[in-house]
Amino acid sequence: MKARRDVYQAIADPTRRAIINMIAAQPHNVNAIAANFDVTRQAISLHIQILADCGLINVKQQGRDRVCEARLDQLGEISVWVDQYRQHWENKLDNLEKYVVNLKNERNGKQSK
Amino acid sequence: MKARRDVYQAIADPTRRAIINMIAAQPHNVNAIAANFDVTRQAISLHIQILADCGLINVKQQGRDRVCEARLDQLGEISVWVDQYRQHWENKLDNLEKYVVNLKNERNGKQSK
DNA sequence: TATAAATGCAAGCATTTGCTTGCGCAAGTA
DNA sequence: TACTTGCGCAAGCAAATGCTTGCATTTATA
Repeated sequence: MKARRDVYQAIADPTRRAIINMIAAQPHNVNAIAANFDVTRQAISLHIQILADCGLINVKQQGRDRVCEARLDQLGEISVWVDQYRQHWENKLDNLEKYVVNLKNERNGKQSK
Repeated sequence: MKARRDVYQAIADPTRRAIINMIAAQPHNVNAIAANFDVTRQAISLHIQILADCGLINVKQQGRDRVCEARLDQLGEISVWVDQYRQHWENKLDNLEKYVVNLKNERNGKQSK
């Protein structure tokens, strides 16, 4: 039943993207998240389960709370997939390698080395 | 009924991603695309319609053929969305880079240069 | 002009999805 | 020890999805 959904499907739902957006800024427990939507806690709970299933969020028990925090490295898969078509909407594409390297250097420049 | 699906949903389906991949390399008509999948032409036709609906592909009539070509600038939306969370997985950028380099080599190896 | 090729349209159908309500249970709190 | 809070589990349901088969239509071709 729980056909392990992939990341593409996980982010296909706007509510789930909103959840990601919420906890990416800061971890929240299930109820706190649900409070921000019009649907039931149960509905949100299910979304959270789906997101957790494909590794986009991390849920840890803290007393009676289940705190959800973003763990979005799975998005890298999407990023790579999309980027391979970058040439279709940007001339800049050409090689992705440069793109990634630049990105990495940028990041490193901000922190170490 | 056919609530215009957004790009996120469009790429959520693996078959549709495969179609994109196919015509991104080169335009094809509907039958040619369908020939590459196990499902019926009708099923593929529907996928194509969905992709066309959200602007990911362009279909033009050529005689009795309907030639589909990729027009992926809509992917930019996804790219931007994903990129805003890049910090969540950037520490794995090295792996990503490796992945991309592989991807590139694979492609180049098969074609030119 | 028949015949084949390339498609779209429509009806039917099994699943999957997204939600809801109802209930139970464990962890804090009065 | 009662009561409240945070949540999951499960059943039920309507709508959306992904496919299929059958039929009609337009454009090439022999």
